[in-house]
Amino acid sequence: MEIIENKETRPLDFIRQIIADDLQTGKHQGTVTRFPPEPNGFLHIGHAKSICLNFGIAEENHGRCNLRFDDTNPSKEDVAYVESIQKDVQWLGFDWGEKVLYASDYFPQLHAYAVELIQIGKAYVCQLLPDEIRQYRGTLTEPGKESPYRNRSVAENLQLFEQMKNGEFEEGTHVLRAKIDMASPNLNMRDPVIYRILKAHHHRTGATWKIYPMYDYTHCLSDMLEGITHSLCTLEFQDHRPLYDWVLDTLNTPCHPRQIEFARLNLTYTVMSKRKLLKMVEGRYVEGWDDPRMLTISGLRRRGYTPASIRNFARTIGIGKSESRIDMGVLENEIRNDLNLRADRRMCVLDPVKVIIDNYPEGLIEEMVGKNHPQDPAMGERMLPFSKELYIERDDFMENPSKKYHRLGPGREVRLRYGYLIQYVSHVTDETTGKITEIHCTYDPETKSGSAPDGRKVKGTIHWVSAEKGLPVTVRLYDRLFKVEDPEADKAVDFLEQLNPMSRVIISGAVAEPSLAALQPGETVQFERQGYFCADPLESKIGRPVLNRTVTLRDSWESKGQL
RNA sequence: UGGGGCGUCGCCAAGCGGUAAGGCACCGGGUUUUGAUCCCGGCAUCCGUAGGUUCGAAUCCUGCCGCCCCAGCCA
Repeated sequence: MEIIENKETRPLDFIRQIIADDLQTGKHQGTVTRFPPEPNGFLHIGHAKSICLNFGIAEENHGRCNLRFDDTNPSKEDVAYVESIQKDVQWLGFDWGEKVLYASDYFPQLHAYAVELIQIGKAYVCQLLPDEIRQYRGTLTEPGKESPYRNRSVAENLQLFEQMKNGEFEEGTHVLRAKIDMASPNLNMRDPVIYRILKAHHHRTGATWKIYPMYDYTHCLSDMLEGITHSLCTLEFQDHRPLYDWVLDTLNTPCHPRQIEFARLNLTYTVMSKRKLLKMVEGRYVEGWDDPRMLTISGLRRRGYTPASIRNFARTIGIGKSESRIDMGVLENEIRNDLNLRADRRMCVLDPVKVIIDNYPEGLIEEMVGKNHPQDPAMGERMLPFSKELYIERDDFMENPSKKYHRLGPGREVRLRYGYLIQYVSHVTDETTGKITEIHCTYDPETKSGSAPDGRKVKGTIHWVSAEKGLPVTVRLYDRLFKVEDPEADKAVDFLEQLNPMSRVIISGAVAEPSLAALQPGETVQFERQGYFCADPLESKIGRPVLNRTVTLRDSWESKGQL
């Protein structure tokens, strides 16, 4: 039986709409898109949006999406980045086919096209200094002035360009410019530089080239050479589209991809620019590009986000042209949805306080059975050792609880999850610190595994760990990196001053149920009543887990201010 | 005050001349040995604003207002 693809009935975004139209009218037989990162930094959640768009379109139309490194500026780029980028795209679950592509693969062709531009009188070598070029460009409201080098002969331009290529000139002394219109209201069209001299070592072509093509010139031609049908980029390139089109039209190329722009992703409680992320890394405000608080793909991976959650997130937020700032809660919601289905349940006490069950036999250890998932029996069960001395969460006991609080307190009875019902007897407080050191209870032997034969109702169920059999674990509670929704809103305040000092709280006294000893690095579990925690892929070891909190559980008690 | 864009519920986002989808958030209620999950219900007489065209407009036209982007030999 043929499996019919479950096409969602949700409306197409404006880009997919354009593509559907192009396919329908026969303008294109299929789609070819591309994801073109510059290898000068790590990919972040904003890139993931673009990746999901471009590769998603390829999947939906049985088309192709190229991974192409836009490596035209050797002074900023590095192989380390090309490796991390490939890993991240792959991890997200996308496939770029045969091989990775590089703009630098096209340097010879790009050069030949530049020569052609010179030959048809559409490009010239300019010897204005960088500063002079800026002055000649004019301003937003005044037209620019033509360069004195603008009307050199074709022969002279060819000669000079060849000399640039041969490394005969110093950086900054000569550039190749497109001859368009110095009076254009679009500054990008005022004879843009298309080649500059750069004597840096290129990560792939080494010292072969002394001149490198600029983005605007490179991108459209690379798209064309790959037969890209739809070239998707962010809004700030809208003003560059006329230049994209000019190059392809002027060179009369065999195909002409359509550039379409969409709004980049912004999220609340974080910053997205590579520059700012780099500043946090270099200033040691975070541990590195893959710090679990970073919204980089590698940071999210370490935090415990799954590829599915990120792809669902991209689908949920959609594609549009209006600048937006998505609520971080939307991302968090996606990872909860995903992990809720697949994470095993476990118990871990983060801030332990000792409970002594006075009437429980000394030395007895009982094995209780816990479900790995409350709704999915197929996920199995595990054993939980129960003993006279236990730890419970300090939060789960109150000396003077309100009526709405249904955990442990004087006179209260609560259920220990998968354990017994226990009844409060007394508690001991340290005189000097004022902290509660132990709570005495009695248990009802008739209530093993948590239900009372007499049918009496117990409102609260709390988690616990055997004091004797518990496993000490290191837990890091991660929270949003910034304390304000938009760290960049106030121009007078440096975004670094808005960092959330509580974005990482390291807990060393936590105790988990013994099954946590088997946790594999990278594996994620739910600590019941608390949240999802991922064994750090780098620092966690079998038997000695280090857990990163991915996200808390939704909590309608805390969030309602515990009325 | 040059050019290019954008303005639909708190946050996203459908809508493409026929009388406001969906998600998140929020608010009720139910189930529940996670105050989780799940389930049910509520949530824009109104689409930046003022006019105009039309039997009829968020959708077409005009003016106005607000916000974003552009003066790298960065991408």
